[in-house]
Amino acid sequence: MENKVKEAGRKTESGEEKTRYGKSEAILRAAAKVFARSGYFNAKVSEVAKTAGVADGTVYLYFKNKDDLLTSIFSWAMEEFIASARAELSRAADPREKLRRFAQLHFSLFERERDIAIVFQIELRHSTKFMEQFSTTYLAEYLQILRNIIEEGQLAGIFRAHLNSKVVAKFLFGVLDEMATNWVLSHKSHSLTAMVDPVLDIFFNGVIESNA
Amino acid sequence: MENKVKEAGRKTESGEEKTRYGKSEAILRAAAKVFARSGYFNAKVSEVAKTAGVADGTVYLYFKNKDDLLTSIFSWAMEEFIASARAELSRAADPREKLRRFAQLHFSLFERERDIAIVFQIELRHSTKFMEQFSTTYLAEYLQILRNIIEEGQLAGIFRAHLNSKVVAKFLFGVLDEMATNWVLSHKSHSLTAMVDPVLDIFFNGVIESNA
Amino acid sequence: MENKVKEAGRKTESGEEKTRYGKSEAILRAAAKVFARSGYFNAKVSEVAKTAGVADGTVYLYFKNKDDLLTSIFSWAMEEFIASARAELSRAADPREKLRRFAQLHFSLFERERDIAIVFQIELRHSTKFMEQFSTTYLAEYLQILRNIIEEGQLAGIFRAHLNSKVVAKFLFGVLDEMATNWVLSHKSHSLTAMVDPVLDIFFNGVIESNA
Amino acid sequence: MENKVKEAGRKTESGEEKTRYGKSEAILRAAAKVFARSGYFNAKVSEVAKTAGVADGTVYLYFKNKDDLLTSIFSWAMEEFIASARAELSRAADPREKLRRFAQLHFSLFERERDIAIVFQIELRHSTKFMEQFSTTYLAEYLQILRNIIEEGQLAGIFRAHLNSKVVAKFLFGVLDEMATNWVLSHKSHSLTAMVDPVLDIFFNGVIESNA
DNA sequence: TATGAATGAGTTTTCATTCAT
DNA sequence: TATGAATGAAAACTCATTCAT
Repeated sequence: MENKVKEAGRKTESGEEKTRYGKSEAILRAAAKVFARSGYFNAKVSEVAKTAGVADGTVYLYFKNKDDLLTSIFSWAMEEFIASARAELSRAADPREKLRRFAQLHFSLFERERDIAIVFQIELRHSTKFMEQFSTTYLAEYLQILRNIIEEGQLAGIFRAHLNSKVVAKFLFGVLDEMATNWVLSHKSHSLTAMVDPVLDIFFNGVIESNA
Repeated sequence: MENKVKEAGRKTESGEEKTRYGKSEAILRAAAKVFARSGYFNAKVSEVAKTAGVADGTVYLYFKNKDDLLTSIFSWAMEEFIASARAELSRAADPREKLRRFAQLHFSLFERERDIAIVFQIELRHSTKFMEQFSTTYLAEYLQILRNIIEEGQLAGIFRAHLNSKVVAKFLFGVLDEMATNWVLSHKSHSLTAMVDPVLDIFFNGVIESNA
Repeated sequence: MENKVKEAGRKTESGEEKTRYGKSEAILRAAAKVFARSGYFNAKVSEVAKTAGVADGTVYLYFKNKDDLLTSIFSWAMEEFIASARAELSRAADPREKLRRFAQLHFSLFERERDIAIVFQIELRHSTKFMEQFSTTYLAEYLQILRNIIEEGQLAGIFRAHLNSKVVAKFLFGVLDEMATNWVLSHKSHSLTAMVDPVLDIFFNGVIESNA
Repeated sequence: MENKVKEAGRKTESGEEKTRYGKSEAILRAAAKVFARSGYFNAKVSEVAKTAGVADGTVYLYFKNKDDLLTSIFSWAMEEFIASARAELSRAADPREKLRRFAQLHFSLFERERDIAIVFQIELRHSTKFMEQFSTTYLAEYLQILRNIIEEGQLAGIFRAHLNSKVVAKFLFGVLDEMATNWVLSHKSHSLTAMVDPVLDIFFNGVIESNA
């Protein structure tokens, strides 16, 4: 994720970079933490600033407003995720293996960054405004990656050819999303990545007994 | 739906009850409409009151506060849904058919009551508070119904016996939920019920070609 | 001025009227006092509310925002002034006497209501926005009254016929306005109405010695 | 105007002076432009800096604060005006002609420097603080010049001897000021200097028909 | 001199909720 | 029950000014 945040700063000399990028990133991480803890609407910008160790006004030097903080968390994380997903997928050949790695990456990101996970599964769903923005940008890209794998599998004769790949992609996203939400809400915090295999088993083979 | 709303009011004399329930329901429907239109946080109680045709203060005679309006919409609709689901399921014998009817009922309710659908898919997810409340009450009941059908199918040798029924239930909920959210956000508003069969096909049979 | 403010309230029973109208008027008078004391920009709405003896939010039940307070003071006072000017003028026949009464009324209003005078001479001139609004509405009406008197005097052969009545009206307004501003700024607060005769002498007869 | 601005800077070496004065003047002109466009209160110091082509902090090397910018515009222009007025007046003998030239100078300055005119007629009147400062310094000097001419005319038997020269001076200032404000607010922007003769005609001869 | 990133004080306005009628 | 006028707490955001470089 480092590199996304870096882009928010402006480069000068190497010595100063760390500090400057640190400020933008610090604010974004602080926002994720505060939003995760208090919920977006109850979160106070001054609390974000305090957590980031900057003055209130400084937040507004880096982000347009409170909404922009939320939006930035999500584009930051999504861009990061999609980039590493593409890299990861290139390392596998079998479509089934690709889907497994994709789901694994999705879940392990959340396990590593619980604040981000909470913001994604809960806070981002506040309003149709955010939802629609999410649907038409990053979610579309996420689904497209899934579709590509599915169509690849269909061409290879591995996945059932007549299935609508768009529906299949949404289907899988829905399942992963629900597992993620469930994990976020459960306080005992079982392993999320452990769900990958059971879930993909159902997704691949269905629930019906093959000789039924 | 009458009976749920009745409980929200307080009983006095029979003659007035009809009016009271009418008012309580009017307020709840108004709230759903206003929340769906403006989002819960931006919605004003005075707007709900105006839409319901009552004075601002009257809202507080029927509901404790703004939160209670949202909570009441959701318990009202869920209790209604679960009751009709149970009734509907008793009319089918095959577990596959039961799941089909269940999904059909879920989606047709949303198609009939779009405001309710929006509130369920978007507004209810505002905060961990609401999410947790939902998870531990009505969603638990919803999932239990699914589990019962699945376990019934497993005993009958129709569904794969070693699958964890709890995971399977969440899996199916995740898929249906995603389709519903997708439908709510898409402005062209394609048919939601038309998704039941394609989705269940994948759920039942998986995506992998059987001879693959 | 009573009647203007009354119109802001809504009539019910006679007993309550005094109180309700009192609130709107109290807020407006409080605003004039606070604006006169601190200047519009430095004045706090909460100070206005406190001075009026109401809660902060109550100000916004009667006025749209802080700007509206300033605008309302000025329309309230101008409408009042113009109404009494028209009434006063009907009692005089000679155009010279009419002008004298008009100026007298203008100045005596300010002497009676110093807060209003300060708001008019200083606070209203904050911005081209206010100035333009003032110029195109009430000032236009004020000038029209003067023009009518002047043209009446021209027809009667009393005032020089070839003078542009529009210019003459602005000329007189400029003089009266300057005297008013001067009086507002001078702390010793000499009589303003005492200036009517000396000023009109110059206006009527000019500064040049007639046999010069 | 150079010399006024020079005083605002602090002298160092001759080579740099040219640059410095240029910067000081650039900032002042930028301030006049920005204040004229946005109004003093809405104008941002950073906007002034940007318009002047310097960094925000640089403004504070030349001027104490935002108030000082406004004050400096006005003293800069007034000193300039009064100096050229004195020069101009020495070239005329007749008091009537002197007044004509004075008014002409006043108006032509505004026509040449519309931003300055706007600042003078609108922005300077923000607060009693500015008004009082203006009244007791430059306006006093302005009025004194007028008084001197008037008294000179009275001694010469040209102007009516018993008129209070102080009142006459304010009278004339009020008229010229009103014409200037009017011109600033009117968007069609007719000629302001064209008003000199009609206005002085009334001022000299009054409005009353001499044989009336 | 010049920069511009950082500061943080300060205020309008909204709106859920109450309560006298 | 029903009303709706009144309350008042609460927070995002701006921008003049500073100061380390």
